[in-house]
Amino acid sequence: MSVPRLNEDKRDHFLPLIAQYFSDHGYDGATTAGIAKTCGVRQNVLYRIWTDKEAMFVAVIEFIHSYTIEFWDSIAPKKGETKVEAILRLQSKDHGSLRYYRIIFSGLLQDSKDVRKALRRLYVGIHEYIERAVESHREQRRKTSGKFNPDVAAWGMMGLAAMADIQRELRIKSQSSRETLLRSTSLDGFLN
Amino acid sequence: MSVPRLNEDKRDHFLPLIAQYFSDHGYDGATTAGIAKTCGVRQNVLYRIWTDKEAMFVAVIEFIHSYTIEFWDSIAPKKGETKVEAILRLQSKDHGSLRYYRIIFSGLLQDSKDVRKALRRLYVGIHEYIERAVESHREQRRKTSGKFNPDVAAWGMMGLAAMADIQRELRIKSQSSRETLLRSTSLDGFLN
DNA sequence: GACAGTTGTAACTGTTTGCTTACAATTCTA
DNA sequence: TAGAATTGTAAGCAAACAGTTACAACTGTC
Repeated sequence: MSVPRLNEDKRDHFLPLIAQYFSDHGYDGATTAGIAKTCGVRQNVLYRIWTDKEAMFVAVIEFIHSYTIEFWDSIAPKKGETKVEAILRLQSKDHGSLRYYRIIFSGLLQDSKDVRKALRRLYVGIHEYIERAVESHREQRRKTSGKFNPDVAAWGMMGLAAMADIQRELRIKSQSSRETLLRSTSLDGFLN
Repeated sequence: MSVPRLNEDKRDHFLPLIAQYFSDHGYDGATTAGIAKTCGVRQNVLYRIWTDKEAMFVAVIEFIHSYTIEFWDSIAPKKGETKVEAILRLQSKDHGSLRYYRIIFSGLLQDSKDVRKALRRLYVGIHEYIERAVESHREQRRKTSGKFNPDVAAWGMMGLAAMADIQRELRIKSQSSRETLLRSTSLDGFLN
Protein backbone atom coordinates (compact mmCIF):
# COMPACT_ATOMS: atom_id res chain seq x y z
CA MET A 1 0.00 0.00 0.00
CA SER A 2 2.56 2.51 1.14
CA VAL A 3 5.69 3.30 -0.75
CA PRO A 4 8.88 2.39 1.13
CA ARG A 5 9.83 5.44 3.19
CA LEU A 6 13.49 6.06 2.91
CA ASN A 7 13.55 9.02 5.26
CA GLU A 8 15.07 6.99 8.08
CA ASP A 9 17.81 5.80 5.76
CA LYS A 10 18.43 9.30 4.54
CA ARG A 11 18.56 10.59 8.08
CA ASP A 12 21.29 8.13 8.95
CA HIS A 13 23.10 8.91 5.75
CA PHE A 14 22.90 12.67 6.19
CA LEU A 15 23.81 12.95 9.87
CA PRO A 16 27.59 12.49 9.59
CA LEU A 17 27.65 14.90 6.66
CA ILE A 18 25.66 17.51 8.55
CA ALA A 19 27.82 17.00 11.63
CA GLN A 20 30.90 17.74 9.59
CA TYR A 21 29.25 20.78 8.08
CA PHE A 22 28.17 22.17 11.45
CA SER A 23 31.67 21.48 12.74
CA ASP A 24 33.16 23.54 9.92
CA HIS A 25 30.75 26.46 10.13
CA GLY A 26 29.23 26.51 13.63
CA TYR A 27 25.51 26.76 14.17
CA ASP A 28 25.06 30.38 13.18
CA GLY A 29 27.48 30.19 10.31
CA ALA A 30 25.66 27.21 8.85
CA THR A 31 23.06 27.88 6.18
CA THR A 32 20.32 25.43 5.34
CA ALA A 33 21.29 25.84 1.70
CA GLY A 34 24.84 24.83 2.58
CA ILE A 35 23.67 21.83 4.57
CA ALA A 36 21.48 20.74 1.70
CA LYS A 37 24.33 21.07 -0.77
CA THR A 38 26.58 19.01 1.48
CA CYS A 39 23.92 16.32 1.48
CA GLY A 40 23.45 16.56 -2.26
CA VAL A 41 19.78 17.52 -2.03
CA ARG A 42 17.59 20.64 -1.85
CA GLN A 43 16.60 22.39 1.30
CA ASN A 44 13.03 21.16 1.47
CA VAL A 45 14.22 17.54 1.48
CA LEU A 46 15.80 18.30 4.85
CA TYR A 47 12.61 19.94 6.03
CA ARG A 48 10.74 16.73 5.35
CA ILE A 49 12.99 15.02 7.89
CA TRP A 50 13.44 17.74 10.50
CA THR A 51 11.12 20.55 11.49
CA ASP A 52 13.79 23.24 11.42
CA LYS A 53 17.49 23.98 11.52
CA GLU A 54 17.58 23.65 15.29
CA ALA A 55 16.18 20.12 15.11
CA MET A 56 18.97 19.21 12.70
CA PHE A 57 21.48 20.55 15.19
CA VAL A 58 20.00 18.62 18.10
CA ALA A 59 20.06 15.46 15.99
CA VAL A 60 23.72 16.09 15.26
CA ILE A 61 24.54 16.44 18.96
CA GLU A 62 22.84 13.13 19.66
CA PHE A 63 24.72 11.60 16.77
CA ILE A 64 28.04 12.76 18.19
CA HIS A 65 27.09 11.39 21.57
CA SER A 66 26.31 7.89 20.36
CA TYR A 67 29.18 7.98 17.89
CA THR A 68 31.64 8.65 20.71
CA ILE A 69 30.25 5.97 22.97
CA GLU A 70 30.25 3.42 20.17
CA PHE A 71 33.81 4.33 19.26
CA TRP A 72 35.01 3.87 22.80
CA ASP A 73 33.08 0.62 23.16
CA SER A 74 34.83 -0.72 20.10
CA ILE A 75 38.31 -0.08 21.50
CA ALA A 76 40.23 -3.19 22.48
CA PRO A 77 42.92 -2.46 25.09
CA LYS A 78 46.40 -3.80 24.40
CA LYS A 79 47.95 -6.36 26.71
CA GLY A 80 48.38 -5.01 30.22
CA GLU A 81 46.51 -1.86 29.32
CA THR A 82 43.29 -0.78 30.96
CA LYS A 83 40.34 0.53 29.01
CA VAL A 84 40.81 4.11 30.10
CA GLU A 85 44.46 3.96 29.13
CA ALA A 86 43.48 2.72 25.70
CA ILE A 87 40.93 5.49 25.31
CA LEU A 88 43.52 8.08 26.32
CA ARG A 89 46.05 6.63 23.92
CA LEU A 90 43.69 6.80 20.95
CA GLN A 91 41.95 9.96 21.98
CA SER A 92 45.11 11.98 22.48
CA LYS A 93 46.35 10.81 19.09
CA ASP A 94 43.29 11.18 16.91
CA HIS A 95 41.33 13.36 19.20
CA GLY A 96 39.71 16.23 17.48
CA SER A 97 40.49 15.20 13.96
CA LEU A 98 36.79 15.50 13.28
CA ARG A 99 36.68 18.63 15.40
CA TYR A 100 33.28 17.79 16.83
CA TYR A 101 34.13 19.94 19.84
CA ARG A 102 33.40 22.92 17.62
CA ILE A 103 29.80 21.82 17.47
CA ILE A 104 29.73 21.72 21.25
CA PHE A 105 31.29 25.16 21.63
CA SER A 106 28.74 26.44 19.21
CA GLY A 107 25.85 24.74 20.99
CA LEU A 108 26.88 26.10 24.37
CA LEU A 109 25.95 29.56 23.14
CA GLN A 110 22.54 28.72 21.73
CA ASP A 111 19.73 29.69 24.03
CA SER A 112 17.52 26.85 22.95
CA LYS A 113 16.14 24.49 25.57
CA ASP A 114 16.43 21.46 23.34
CA VAL A 115 20.03 22.15 22.44
CA ARG A 116 20.94 22.60 26.11
CA LYS A 117 19.21 19.38 27.05
CA ALA A 118 21.02 17.44 24.35
CA LEU A 119 24.36 18.90 25.41
CA ARG A 120 23.72 18.12 29.05
CA ARG A 121 22.86 14.55 28.18
CA LEU A 122 26.04 14.30 26.14
CA TYR A 123 28.30 15.64 28.88
CA VAL A 124 26.70 13.61 31.64
CA GLY A 125 26.79 10.48 29.49
CA ILE A 126 30.44 10.92 28.56
CA HIS A 127 31.31 11.65 32.15
CA GLU A 128 29.58 8.52 33.43
CA TYR A 129 31.40 6.43 30.87
CA ILE A 130 34.79 7.80 31.87
CA GLU A 131 34.04 7.59 35.57
CA ARG A 132 33.25 3.90 35.24
CA ALA A 133 36.41 3.37 33.22
CA VAL A 134 38.45 5.18 35.87
CA GLU A 135 36.98 3.04 38.62
CA SER A 136 37.70 -0.24 36.92
CA HIS A 137 41.18 1.02 36.09
CA ARG A 138 41.84 1.58 39.79
CA GLU A 139 40.48 -1.85 40.63
CA GLN A 140 42.68 -3.50 38.05
CA ARG A 141 45.67 -1.57 39.32
CA ARG A 142 44.66 -2.32 42.93
CA LYS A 143 44.84 1.30 43.93
CA THR A 144 42.58 2.14 46.82
CA SER A 145 43.58 5.52 48.17
CA GLY A 146 40.72 6.74 50.33
CA LYS A 147 41.16 10.26 49.08
CA PHE A 148 40.61 9.44 45.44
CA ASN A 149 37.40 10.66 43.81
CA PRO A 150 36.57 9.09 40.44
CA ASP A 151 33.83 11.66 39.77
CA VAL A 152 36.25 14.56 40.04
CA ALA A 153 38.93 12.63 38.17
CA ALA A 154 36.59 12.11 35.21
CA TRP A 155 35.66 15.79 35.06
CA GLY A 156 39.33 16.69 35.33
CA MET A 157 40.21 14.53 32.37
CA MET A 158 37.41 16.10 30.37
CA GLY A 159 38.78 19.51 31.28
CA LEU A 160 42.19 18.57 29.98
CA ALA A 161 40.58 17.36 26.76
CA ALA A 162 38.72 20.65 26.42
CA MET A 163 41.93 22.58 26.89
CA ALA A 164 43.67 20.43 24.30
CA ASP A 165 40.81 21.19 21.91
CA ILE A 166 41.23 24.92 22.46
CA GLN A 167 44.98 24.66 21.95
CA ARG A 168 44.40 22.81 18.73
CA GLU A 169 41.86 25.36 17.58
CA LEU A 170 44.19 28.28 18.21
CA ARG A 171 47.28 26.43 17.04
CA ILE A 172 48.92 26.84 20.41
CA LYS A 173 51.40 24.07 21.18
CA SER A 174 52.31 21.14 19.01
CA GLN A 175 50.39 17.93 18.56
CA SER A 176 52.82 16.10 20.83
CA SER A 177 52.57 18.72 23.57
CA ARG A 178 48.82 18.36 23.46
CA GLU A 179 49.18 14.61 23.71
CA THR A 180 51.29 15.09 26.81
CA LEU A 181 48.73 17.40 28.35
CA LEU A 182 45.84 15.03 27.84
CA ARG A 183 47.54 11.69 28.29
CA SER A 184 50.45 11.99 30.67
CA THR A 185 48.73 14.51 32.86
CA SER A 186 45.64 12.33 33.11
CA LEU A 187 47.72 9.32 34.00
CA ASP A 188 49.84 11.18 36.54
CA GLY A 189 47.20 13.43 38.00
CA PHE A 190 43.94 11.57 37.86
CA LEU A 191 44.62 7.86 37.60
CA ASN A 192 47.58 7.22 39.92
CA MET B 1 41.90 74.32 16.34
CA SER B 2 40.55 70.84 16.77
CA VAL B 3 37.55 70.00 18.87
CA PRO B 4 38.33 67.68 21.79
CA ARG B 5 37.83 64.16 20.56
CA LEU B 6 35.96 62.15 23.09
CA ASN B 7 36.10 58.94 21.09
CA GLU B 8 38.78 57.48 23.32
CA ASP B 9 36.68 58.16 26.39
CA LYS B 10 33.64 56.66 24.76
CA ARG B 11 35.61 53.64 23.74
CA ASP B 12 36.64 52.97 27.32
CA HIS B 13 33.12 53.61 28.50
CA PHE B 14 31.50 51.34 25.93
CA LEU B 15 33.85 48.36 26.11
CA PRO B 16 32.56 46.79 29.35
CA LEU B 17 29.00 47.27 28.12
CA ILE B 18 29.74 45.68 24.78
CA ALA B 19 31.62 42.86 26.48
CA GLN B 20 28.57 42.08 28.56
CA TYR B 21 26.36 42.24 25.50
CA PHE B 22 28.58 39.89 23.49
CA SER B 23 28.70 37.60 26.49
CA ASP B 24 24.91 37.43 26.58
CA HIS B 25 24.38 36.93 22.86
CA GLY B 26 27.57 35.52 21.36
CA TYR B 27 29.15 37.00 18.28
CA ASP B 28 26.62 35.87 15.72
CA GLY B 29 23.66 36.50 17.98
CA ALA B 30 24.78 40.05 18.58
CA THR B 31 23.30 42.76 16.39
CA THR B 32 24.93 46.11 15.92
CA ALA B 33 21.57 47.67 16.73
CA GLY B 34 21.53 45.81 20.04
CA ILE B 35 25.08 46.84 20.86
CA ALA B 36 24.23 50.46 20.12
CA LYS B 37 21.14 50.32 22.32
CA THR B 38 23.20 48.84 25.15
CA CYS B 39 25.58 51.76 24.81
CA GLY B 40 22.74 54.27 24.60
CA VAL B 41 23.71 55.54 21.17
CA ARG B 42 22.97 54.88 17.51
CA GLN B 43 24.80 52.40 15.38
CA ASN B 44 26.85 54.87 13.39
CA VAL B 45 28.38 56.24 16.59
CA LEU B 46 29.97 52.84 17.03
CA TYR B 47 31.13 52.86 13.42
CA ARG B 48 33.00 56.07 14.08
CA ILE B 49 35.06 54.23 16.68
CA TRP B 50 35.45 50.81 15.08
CA THR B 51 35.51 49.87 11.43
CA ASP B 52 33.07 46.99 11.77
CA LYS B 53 31.44 44.53 14.13
CA GLU B 54 34.47 42.29 14.07
CA ALA B 55 36.73 45.12 15.25
CA MET B 56 34.39 45.67 18.19
CA PHE B 57 34.68 41.99 19.04
CA VAL B 58 38.47 42.02 18.87
CA ALA B 59 38.54 45.08 21.11
CA VAL B 60 36.34 43.23 23.59
CA ILE B 61 38.70 40.25 23.66
CA GLU B 62 41.61 42.57 24.39
CA PHE B 63 39.55 44.26 27.07
CA ILE B 64 38.85 40.93 28.75
CA HIS B 65 42.52 40.07 28.58
CA SER B 66 43.74 43.20 30.32
CA TYR B 67 40.78 43.18 32.70
CA THR B 68 41.70 39.70 33.89
CA ILE B 69 45.37 40.50 34.34
CA GLU B 70 44.59 43.70 36.21
CA PHE B 71 42.16 41.86 38.44
CA TRP B 72 44.69 39.24 39.34
CA ASP B 73 47.38 41.85 39.88
CA SER B 74 45.12 43.58 42.36
CA ILE B 75 44.63 40.48 44.48
CA ALA B 76 46.38 40.56 47.84
CA PRO B 77 47.04 37.06 49.21
CA LYS B 78 46.00 36.37 52.78
CA LYS B 79 48.60 35.51 55.38
CA GLY B 80 50.40 32.30 54.56
CA GLU B 81 48.67 32.11 51.21
CA THR B 82 50.50 32.17 47.91
CA LYS B 83 49.35 34.29 45.00
CA VAL B 84 48.11 31.37 42.97
CA GLU B 85 46.14 30.08 45.95
CA ALA B 86 44.53 33.49 46.31
CA ILE B 87 43.63 33.56 42.63
CA LEU B 88 42.14 30.10 42.87
CA ARG B 89 40.17 31.07 45.94
CA LEU B 90 38.63 34.12 44.30
CA GLN B 91 38.36 32.64 40.85
CA SER B 92 36.54 29.52 41.98
CA LYS B 93 34.11 31.63 43.97
CA ASP B 94 33.29 34.44 41.60
CA HIS B 95 34.57 32.82 38.52
CA GLY B 96 32.29 33.19 35.59
CA SER B 97 29.87 35.62 37.13
CA LEU B 98 30.53 37.85 34.14
CA ARG B 99 30.52 34.81 31.90
CA TYR B 100 33.27 36.17 29.70
CA TYR B 101 34.11 32.61 28.73
CA ARG B 102 31.07 32.74 26.46
CA ILE B 103 32.82 35.39 24.41
CA ILE B 104 35.78 33.09 24.09
CA PHE B 105 33.69 30.09 23.06
CA SER B 106 32.05 32.28 20.51
CA GLY B 107 35.34 33.64 19.22
CA LEU B 108 36.83 30.18 18.84
CA LEU B 109 34.37 29.55 16.02
CA GLN B 110 34.96 32.73 14.05
CA ASP B 111 37.19 32.24 11.09
CA SER B 112 38.69 35.68 11.29
CA LYS B 113 42.43 36.06 11.50
CA ASP B 114 42.24 39.03 13.85
CA VAL B 115 39.91 37.28 16.25
CA ARG B 116 42.16 34.22 16.32
CA LYS B 117 45.23 36.34 16.96
CA ALA B 118 43.54 38.17 19.83
CA LEU B 119 42.41 34.90 21.37
CA ARG B 120 45.84 33.37 21.03
CA ARG B 121 47.40 36.37 22.73
CA LEU B 122 44.85 36.10 25.51
CA TYR B 123 45.43 32.41 26.14
CA VAL B 124 49.20 32.64 25.96
CA GLY B 125 49.18 35.69 28.22
CA ILE B 126 46.94 34.11 30.81
CA HIS B 127 49.00 30.95 30.69
CA GLU B 128 52.27 32.81 31.25
CA TYR B 129 50.78 34.60 34.21
CA ILE B 130 49.61 31.41 35.83
CA GLU B 131 52.82 29.58 35.06
CA ARG B 132 54.84 32.27 36.84
CA ALA B 133 52.46 32.15 39.79
CA VAL B 134 52.80 28.38 39.96
CA GLU B 135 56.57 28.61 39.94
CA SER B 136 56.76 31.13 42.74
CA HIS B 137 54.22 29.09 44.67
CA ARG B 138 56.52 26.09 44.47
CA GLU B 139 59.49 28.19 45.54
CA GLN B 140 57.61 29.56 48.53
CA ARG B 141 56.50 26.08 49.48
CA ARG B 142 60.01 24.75 48.84
CA LYS B 143 58.77 22.00 46.58
CA THR B 144 61.34 20.91 44.08
CA SER B 145 60.21 17.65 42.59
CA GLY B 146 62.25 17.14 39.44
CA LYS B 147 59.25 15.71 37.63
CA PHE B 148 57.09 18.78 38.06
CA ASN B 149 56.32 20.84 34.96
CA PRO B 150 54.86 24.30 35.61
CA ASP B 151 53.95 24.75 31.95
CA VAL B 152 51.76 21.66 31.94
CA ALA B 153 50.41 22.51 35.38
CA ALA B 154 49.25 25.90 34.18
CA TRP B 155 47.49 24.46 31.15
CA GLY B 156 45.92 21.82 33.38
CA MET B 157 44.48 24.44 35.68
CA MET B 158 43.11 26.33 32.72
CA GLY B 159 41.51 23.12 31.52
CA LEU B 160 39.80 22.64 34.85
CA ALA B 161 38.55 26.21 34.67
CA ALA B 162 37.18 25.61 31.19
CA MET B 163 35.37 22.50 32.38
CA ALA B 164 33.92 24.42 35.31
CA ASP B 165 32.69 27.04 32.86
CA ILE B 166 30.96 24.39 30.76
CA GLN B 167 29.39 22.85 33.85
CA ARG B 168 28.11 26.23 34.86
CA GLU B 169 26.77 26.91 31.41
CA LEU B 170 24.85 23.63 31.29
CA ARG B 171 23.87 23.74 34.93
CA ILE B 172 25.64 20.50 35.64
CA LYS B 173 26.85 20.22 39.21
CA SER B 174 26.42 22.74 41.99
CA GLN B 175 28.47 25.85 42.58
CA SER B 176 30.35 24.12 45.40
CA SER B 177 31.13 21.07 43.30
CA ARG B 178 32.56 23.35 40.65
CA GLU B 179 34.65 25.07 43.28
CA THR B 180 36.02 21.72 44.31
CA LEU B 181 36.86 20.83 40.77
CA LEU B 182 38.78 24.00 40.09
CA ARG B 183 40.30 24.68 43.48
CA SER B 184 40.93 21.44 45.30
CA THR B 185 41.86 19.57 42.17
CA SER B 186 44.31 22.26 41.17
CA LEU B 187 45.87 22.25 44.59
CA ASP B 188 46.08 18.48 44.80
CA GLY B 189 46.91 17.71 41.20
CA PHE B 190 48.95 20.60 39.90
CA LEU B 191 50.50 22.44 42.82
CA ASN B 192 51.56 19.75 45.28
C1' DG C 1 -2.17 1.67 -17.69
C1' DA C 2 -4.39 4.37 -13.79
C1' DC C 3 -3.68 6.38 -9.55
C1' DA C 4 -1.84 7.49 -5.12
C1' DG C 5 1.98 8.41 -2.40
C1' DT C 6 6.59 10.08 -2.45
C1' DT C 7 10.75 12.36 -4.11
C1' DG C 8 13.49 15.99 -6.35
C1' DT C 9 13.75 20.77 -8.56
C1' DA C 10 13.29 25.51 -8.66
C1' DA C 11 11.69 29.81 -7.59
C1' DC C 12 9.95 32.80 -4.13
C1' DT C 13 9.00 35.50 0.29
C1' DG C 14 9.24 38.02 4.44
C1' DT C 15 12.47 39.16 7.69
C1' DT C 16 16.73 40.26 9.69
C1' DT C 17 20.95 42.70 9.75
C1' DG C 18 25.47 45.00 8.87
C1' DC C 19 26.48 49.16 7.37
C1' DT C 20 25.65 53.84 5.05
C1' DT C 21 23.93 58.34 4.09
C1' DA C 22 21.67 62.68 4.79
C1' DC C 23 20.94 66.03 7.99
C1' DA C 24 20.13 68.58 12.23
C1' DA C 25 22.06 69.89 16.77
C1' DT C 26 25.97 70.92 19.45
C1' DT C 27 30.58 72.39 20.71
C1' DC C 28 34.71 74.78 20.46
C1' DT C 29 37.82 78.26 18.34
C1' DA C 30 38.87 82.82 16.51
C1' DT D 1 29.01 85.70 16.53
C1' DA D 2 30.68 83.31 12.34
C1' DG D 3 32.22 79.07 10.93
C1' DA D 4 34.22 74.57 11.00
C1' DA D 5 34.53 70.25 13.02
C1' DT D 6 32.11 66.90 15.50
C1' DT D 7 28.22 64.68 17.53
C1' DG D 8 23.57 62.54 17.61
C1' DT D 9 19.16 61.14 14.98
C1' DA D 10 16.62 58.82 11.66
C1' DA D 11 15.76 56.54 7.70
C1' DG D 12 17.15 53.44 4.32
C1' DC D 13 19.59 49.82 1.37
C1' DA D 14 21.43 45.66 -0.41
C1' DA D 15 22.50 41.14 0.84
C1' DA D 16 21.76 36.87 3.24
C1' DC D 17 18.89 33.46 4.93
C1' DA D 18 15.22 30.28 7.12
C1' DG D 19 11.49 28.29 5.63
C1' DT D 20 7.54 27.68 1.89
C1' DT D 21 5.01 26.58 -2.24
C1' DA D 22 4.05 24.78 -6.71
C1' DC D 23 5.00 21.32 -9.69
C1' DA D 24 7.18 17.75 -12.38
C1' DA D 25 9.21 13.05 -12.20
C1' DC D 26 9.35 8.73 -10.26
C1' DT D 27 7.82 4.28 -7.89
C1' DG D 28 5.11 0.68 -6.61
C1' DT D 29 0.35 -1.44 -6.43
C1' DC D 30 -3.93 -2.77 -8.34
